[in-house]
Amino acid sequence: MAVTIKDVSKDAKVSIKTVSRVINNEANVAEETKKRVQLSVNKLGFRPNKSAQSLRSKRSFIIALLYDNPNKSYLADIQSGIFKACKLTGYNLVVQECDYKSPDLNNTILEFVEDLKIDGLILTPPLSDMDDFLKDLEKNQIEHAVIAPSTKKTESLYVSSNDYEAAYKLTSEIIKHGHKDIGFIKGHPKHSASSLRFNGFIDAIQSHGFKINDTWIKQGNFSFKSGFDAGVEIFHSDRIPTAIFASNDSMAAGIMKSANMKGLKIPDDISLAGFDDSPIADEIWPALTTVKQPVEKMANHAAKILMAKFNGIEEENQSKEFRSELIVRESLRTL
Amino acid sequence: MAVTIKDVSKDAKVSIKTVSRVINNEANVAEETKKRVQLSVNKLGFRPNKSAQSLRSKRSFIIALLYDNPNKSYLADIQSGIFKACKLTGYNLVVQECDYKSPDLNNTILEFVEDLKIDGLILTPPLSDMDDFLKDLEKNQIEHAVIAPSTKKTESLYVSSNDYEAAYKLTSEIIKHGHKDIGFIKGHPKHSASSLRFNGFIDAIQSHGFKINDTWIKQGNFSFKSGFDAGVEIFHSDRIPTAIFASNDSMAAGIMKSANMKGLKIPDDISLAGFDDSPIADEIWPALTTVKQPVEKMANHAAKILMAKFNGIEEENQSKEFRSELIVRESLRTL
DNA sequence: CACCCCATTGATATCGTTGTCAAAATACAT
DNA sequence: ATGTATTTTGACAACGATATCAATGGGGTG
Repeated sequence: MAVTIKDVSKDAKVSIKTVSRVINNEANVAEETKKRVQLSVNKLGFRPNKSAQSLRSKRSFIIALLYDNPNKSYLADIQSGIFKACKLTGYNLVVQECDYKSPDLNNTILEFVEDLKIDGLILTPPLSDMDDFLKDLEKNQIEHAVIAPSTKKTESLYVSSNDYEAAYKLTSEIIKHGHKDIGFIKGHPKHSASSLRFNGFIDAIQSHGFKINDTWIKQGNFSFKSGFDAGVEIFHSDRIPTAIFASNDSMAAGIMKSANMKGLKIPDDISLAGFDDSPIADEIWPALTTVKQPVEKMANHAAKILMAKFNGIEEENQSKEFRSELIVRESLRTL
Repeated sequence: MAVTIKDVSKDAKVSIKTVSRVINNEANVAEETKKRVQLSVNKLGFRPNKSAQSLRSKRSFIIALLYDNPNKSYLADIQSGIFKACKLTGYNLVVQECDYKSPDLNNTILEFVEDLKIDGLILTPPLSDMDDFLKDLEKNQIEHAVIAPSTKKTESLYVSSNDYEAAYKLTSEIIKHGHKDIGFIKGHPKHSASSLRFNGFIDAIQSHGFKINDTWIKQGNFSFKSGFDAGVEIFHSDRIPTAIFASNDSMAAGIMKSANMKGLKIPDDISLAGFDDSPIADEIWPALTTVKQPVEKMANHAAKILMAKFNGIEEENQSKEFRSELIVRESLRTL
């Protein structure tokens, strides 16, 4: 059978409670005793039984990632960032796909957390913005961190990126390349990033004293097809912009296809920019000018501050806004 | 406090053992008693404490997905398939990123399984082909299912796809379009799918009585860049093929870029095919002819047979080979 | 009617930790 | 030296399930 705390206590000639104190790093254990116990622990290769710990102490050393139908590469990045943080602290990661529209989402998750004694949750958009859900977590004292919420939360830990600022900067970059007639494809209306990106675009245009041409502003939903459709419409009009800024890379790829089919060359006839630096951005030709968010780092940080919090390590400025990086590639040319 | 088995036993006026029998669906409980207990369970909203169950019975109702640095969209599909199977059975899913080159992979995973009392593992490539690791699992009686192993395992549950056959069929399709001069970009040498796809290609070519031109066969590693480099080399030679079959879509995209830069038009000047039907295949222009594997379904099945196995439901033909689907898109033209 | 069998049920031990609380040991103050 | 405060330690209960094994009871058999 596996080594138990009892075996260690016998070997170190102390009570099991003292062993427990040592492995939990509790105060008030004589230095010498501590050493002796640690020696026995190592010698016997003792690893505490998690089920027993969990049963007694009601913590599991497990955190959970909640997500709803995200972009695939986004999910992978998020998950990887969280996992790496878990690895460092010895936590484990369970994943939970959920449906943010489900009426019993709250109950499902509450039961899930209660059943597994989940120590904390990490939420991705659009769950990050479901305020009643967050309130429910708060009420039930479930520790959590949210990734990329649209508004800074005062109650929850969060990490965010500067979508507005990044969109502003990218737009300015396009303008710097000599463009004045710039189209924009909006993202999914329910996704908080959409409006941030749009506002950044608008403000950049206006602060440079240019006018918005509404026929070049199209509503998309982050899908390739919605980008394609928007492109078809735009390229069908009498006058077309010299550049188009799509709220994400998939839609930019859609635009690119519609341009190609119309015989318009990118970037010679029209410049293009996306957002996210998803894998496609660099694998399409010409490669997309875009904005790269440090998604993995953000998730890593979210996991870290979450675990720090319920381990009683309160730091200042835990919640944090990450800076995105402008990536200028071939799809943008100077007029 | 939460409802415990004791509360139920009081309410139903039976012993806790009988309640345990009912919730575990054990035999030899009088029908009437069973009903009474179930009524109480529902009335009180009893959910067994998993930690206690796990401590006593050494099972956790958790399965784990092991992966090492996979393609992002592949991971997302796999995970989704597994998750859906878990949802149905009430199991939970923990994920574990690992390094297949690590010397203490085996120990790390064994401890992980032991600590969390993981009921079963699902392995993705390249872990699916680490035979000593699989043997170790076998030896320690750790239930597991492998996804896409290169050789059928007799010991392990597995699900696979017909990479060889699919490559054969895709190649035949290219030939049917009138191509005789066909290049091929091999995948990562350590990945078992690579050789299967290559063999399918070779055999199809030869069974049609064509010859292999070695200067058109390039070694890649599944990355975009390796495809690009291969394309540059091929297009640099005196005579270029009329079609190229890349072992995955990323490499095909790389080829496409190199073709574009060389002024070669796809599919007018050269036809192109990929493999995997990854998101990019349909978002690039022209869209890629490719092979779609039912990745999510495969993973779903793997999880199902795994859980069936350790729940004592032995079915015939649990392990299964899935059929891939040929997707013909614009990148392939008839000569 | 006595006997045995088998399905059903329950009392209690048990899993391996942490929590409670009091005892023992030590340090400190007078 | 004595009393008091503080640190260190351990005995035992508790967490909430399942496992063991014996008790119970109804039905069938001779």
